[in-house]
Amino acid sequence: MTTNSSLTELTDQDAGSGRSRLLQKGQQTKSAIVDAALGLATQIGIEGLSIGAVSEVMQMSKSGVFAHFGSREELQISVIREYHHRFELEVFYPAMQEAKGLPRLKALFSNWMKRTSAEIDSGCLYISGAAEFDDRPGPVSDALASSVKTWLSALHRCVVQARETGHLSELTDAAQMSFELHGLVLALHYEARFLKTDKSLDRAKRGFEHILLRYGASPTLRV
Amino acid sequence: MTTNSSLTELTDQDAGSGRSRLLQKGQQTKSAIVDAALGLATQIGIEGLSIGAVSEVMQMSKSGVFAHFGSREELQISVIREYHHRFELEVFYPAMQEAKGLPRLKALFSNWMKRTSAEIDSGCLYISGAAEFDDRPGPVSDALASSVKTWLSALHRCVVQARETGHLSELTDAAQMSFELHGLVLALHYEARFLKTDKSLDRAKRGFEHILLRYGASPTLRV
DNA sequence: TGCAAAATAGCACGGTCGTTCTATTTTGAA
DNA sequence: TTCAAAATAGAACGACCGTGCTATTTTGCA
Repeated sequence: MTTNSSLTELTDQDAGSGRSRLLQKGQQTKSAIVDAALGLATQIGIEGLSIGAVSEVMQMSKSGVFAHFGSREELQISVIREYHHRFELEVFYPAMQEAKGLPRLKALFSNWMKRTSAEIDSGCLYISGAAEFDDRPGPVSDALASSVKTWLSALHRCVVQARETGHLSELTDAAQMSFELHGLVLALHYEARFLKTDKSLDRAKRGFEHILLRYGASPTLRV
Repeated sequence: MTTNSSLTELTDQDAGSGRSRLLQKGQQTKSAIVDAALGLATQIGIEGLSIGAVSEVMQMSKSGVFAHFGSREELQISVIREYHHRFELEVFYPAMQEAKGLPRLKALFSNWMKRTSAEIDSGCLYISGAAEFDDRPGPVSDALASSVKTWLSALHRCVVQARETGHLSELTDAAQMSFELHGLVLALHYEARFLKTDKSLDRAKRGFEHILLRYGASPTLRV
């Protein structure tokens, strides 16, 4: 399904007999299509994604692209899944290497910001998608909301842990703090990407420091 | 150009002879079209605005609608101007009635939040538009960015005044504080509107209190 | 190498889009 | 009431859309 699934599945496919194993070529080009589509979607939006445009980038026929997904909606959902996957890879997993509590929270936020600011010229699907789909219920909107909620609850969990480890005040309202952190990233994305305001990244960083202070991050732990 | 332009133009047109004065009917339906288009745009986005859809709502022919604007782009820009106008009317002007400094800042933010949460089922063009146009330069994007910047600098000015009146610490970084306030509203919009998270409005309000404390709003002034 | 299955291409369909052109209707001052 | 100008309608255009159908090509095991 995702970019590197062909690789992983190639390693344990030889035991399979007959036709049951994956047909590399198909999965391979499907991954390439999703890859190209993701690139397009971050520029023109998920709703703006058209099979024609993707097929042009891929130098394939429209029907060739279409056959891999069966519908435009399925292509959109595949793109969202791929984005989710990359987001985990770049933001979530690396932060899990850090110690529970404040170090992990700081890594999480730092990676998140890094991705958001790196996306100054590549767009964040979670943000643009929310604006596109907040009034259009359906499978695509569901897939997107589900991905976002997964991420936000991971963030929430991390805040709770930071409170439990004593890195944050025991009075910390984790949902409130997560809300405020979310706001910083949204403002970073908005001002840096749309308004081209410089120094936005610094403002987000300083905002993070302010929030840490508010929720009682012990200064000795702050590095 | 905007809803009430007919009013203003009526005041200084009488010197003109013959046909130079405006023909009410035309301006009237044009206003109605912009009104309907704004309603559509807040649901399906500025990019999603189509002349066909607008004409259907208006029970007019496509060409009838088209003739008023000459292009879809001009219709989109008219919609943005109208939104700007209403935003001023509901958020900016009422707050100007309050005393300079903290009272005005609080009114400004409160009206802003009110509009954002009232827009839980009507959409904020400044937010959805930013996501739609952050990668598509052009006249529409320019019009939108210009409106947003006008509003954000009004907010910034208000923060500066609150510092100058001594309602906020003299160390207050107005741009930083504005950034953080902007983030709260963006998070409110995102979580309330897309994720349907309840209590978002409360979180935004508490976030505002936190920011006020940080920037040294004197407790005695806080009402 | 052969051969079925998978992958891809080509074409056509109905639909919507923005826009243009040409009537027709409506408006409102003279 | 008249009549030019303004407002609106109607039909048509080329372009793109998603999708279905039918070849054709490519793949990869037997």
